[in-house]
Amino acid sequence: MRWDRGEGAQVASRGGRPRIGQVAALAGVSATTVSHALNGRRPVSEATRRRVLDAIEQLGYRPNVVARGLRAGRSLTIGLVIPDITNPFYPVLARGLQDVLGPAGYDEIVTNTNGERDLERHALDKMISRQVDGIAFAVFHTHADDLRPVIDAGIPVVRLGGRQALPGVDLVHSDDEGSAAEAARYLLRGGFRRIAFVCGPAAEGPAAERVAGYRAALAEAGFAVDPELIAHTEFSRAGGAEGVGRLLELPDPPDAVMCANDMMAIGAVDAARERGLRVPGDLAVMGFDDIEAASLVTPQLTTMANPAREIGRACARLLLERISGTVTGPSTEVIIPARLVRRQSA
Amino acid sequence: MRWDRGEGAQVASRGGRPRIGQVAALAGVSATTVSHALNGRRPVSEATRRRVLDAIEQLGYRPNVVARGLRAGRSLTIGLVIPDITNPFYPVLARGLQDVLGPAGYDEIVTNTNGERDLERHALDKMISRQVDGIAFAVFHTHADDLRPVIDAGIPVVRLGGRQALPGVDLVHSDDEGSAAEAARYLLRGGFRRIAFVCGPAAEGPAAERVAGYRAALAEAGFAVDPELIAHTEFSRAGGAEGVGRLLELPDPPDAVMCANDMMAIGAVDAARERGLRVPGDLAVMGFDDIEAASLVTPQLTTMANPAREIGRACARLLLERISGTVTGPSTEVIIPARLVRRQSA
DNA sequence: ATGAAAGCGCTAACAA
DNA sequence: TTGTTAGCGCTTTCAT
Repeated sequence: MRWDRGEGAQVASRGGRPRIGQVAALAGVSATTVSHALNGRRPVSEATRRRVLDAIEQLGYRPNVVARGLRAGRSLTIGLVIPDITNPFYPVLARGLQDVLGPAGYDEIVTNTNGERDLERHALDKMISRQVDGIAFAVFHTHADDLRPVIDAGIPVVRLGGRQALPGVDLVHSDDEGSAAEAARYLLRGGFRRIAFVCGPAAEGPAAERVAGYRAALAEAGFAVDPELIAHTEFSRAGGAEGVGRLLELPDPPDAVMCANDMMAIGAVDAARERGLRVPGDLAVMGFDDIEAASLVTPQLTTMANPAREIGRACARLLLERISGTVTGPSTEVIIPARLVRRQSA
Repeated sequence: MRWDRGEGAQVASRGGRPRIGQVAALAGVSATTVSHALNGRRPVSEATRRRVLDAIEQLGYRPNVVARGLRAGRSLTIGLVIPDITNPFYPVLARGLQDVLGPAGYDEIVTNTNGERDLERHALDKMISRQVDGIAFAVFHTHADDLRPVIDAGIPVVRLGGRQALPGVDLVHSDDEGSAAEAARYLLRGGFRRIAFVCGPAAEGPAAERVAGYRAALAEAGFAVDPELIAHTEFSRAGGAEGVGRLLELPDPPDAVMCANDMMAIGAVDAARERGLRVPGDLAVMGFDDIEAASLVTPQLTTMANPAREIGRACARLLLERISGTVTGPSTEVIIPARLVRRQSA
């Protein structure tokens, strides 16, 4: 052995970063005391604390969170597994998570899966390897099996979006049904009576919930739902235009139309104007999600804002509770209401 | 000591996660051999390797990256410090980083600073504490001092955006001057002769570069730059409208206008149409950045796409080179060209 | 081709 | 109030 180090091995570590031992040496105390002065798990005399803090300051010491994590069995890290951070919904979600996680001392590591199952599984494995303390998992097409390893590893998981509850996995999602109902009621209050709905190719997933809310609101107001007024089309601007085009051909066309998302609503406006209709005078249009463009097109879109940030926050809160053991019961489901953003199109 | 564990302490760790010792025991080899079978740093007989792999499979073993990192002195993590992931530029940047970092085995941890200096410093401290192997740092108002601790810690840093080179810090940014010149040349080729520029309140930062490129292109084509054709205004839709409004009042108004960003360009279109001008027939409009809305407004914006993803990739490459020591010289500057996105407005 | 043992930097018993 | 010692899970000399 090479004892060319000080007594007790208090020497600069890799990258010249000081370690706790150096601080201890400089302050004339043990590493333990430095540790406790830092995380206050045991009383330290005021005089000592000051000397320790001085030494820390002087050396520019920053505790090694990796070592701490290894020892403590927690990494103060949570994993965020999403399809693609480039999809505008997810950055807001990520920010919501950080709103809550940051102050609690947690950081998040983000992985994109492109919605591919292999990559999802791989991402989950990676999160286990990285000893994350919790996982926020935003995926729709996932088999419960894929989450097995994570659950077995005892890592709390919160699923974002989707509907079916997975055993042992909490769920946070927006209130699609309620929001659609609110949107429909809003149109009803505005005096519109033939309200159509332009939804996706198949009535499944969130879109189905939205249709359900629409039906519920009409029924509740005593209106029958004319099946002709539900148009299936693609989830795109062109799809929206096409769907609304068909609705406007009807013998008794709608005076308002709700779209499953904002892109479709933008297409709906295209179609209406193409036919010389004024929006919302001749045809009111409502979107869903409140994407950035919703306020930029003309007329600006009235829409239900997807509460991404709130979802992120709720997810983070849940995660922290699971991690701390505050909550231990069976899977929870948290439903976040969307917000009506009133603009010129309805 | 409690030797209520197997011989040599091969017992399930926290959360029931198997550790290397368990794999070793099951495969009938030492932990050392498992380690080598896994990262191939030394030959392992085919038979042994198979047994190890089987054991790993059977136990669902996943190496603890935290422990590995502590031992190896590298965390396989890079830190991304940005103002706000909610700003659409950054998610794309983050994705670009991951494009390169992911395959190299790195993950990224993201922090938002809201552009506040205190939070920036705090974020950097955190990154040191977390032992990241590199940092991508996207901030404009930063003193070189703030990066001192990181540099002292021997952590490679790449700055994103900004212009002035900081000692010891590589820089990656878009070619604002070149892009603006390209945009101007494009308009020139289109036959436009009185090309105006709507820029921000003060001519500094990227906006200044863009003005410079605009001037250069005009000069190169043998046109004088009429100072009247440079309008200073706010970086917003309203600002763009206002600036173009002023330009159109001129005795000899422009036939084309370049805007410092897309929001301003959208405002420019507003102003033109308000005055009954056709775009691009009577007034061609160019934007900058290619935000999502650029393709959604009518007419769609011709614009220079901010090469965020490419910037992210270049940054990641640089970081990996610095980490591996492939590159050791002085600070590098990488300039990424923007891409002309031709649409209906010019 | 394989093992034993030391140690990355820290915290938590256990002692004093 | 403080220190000593062991060990988190892994990789890496050094030895065989």
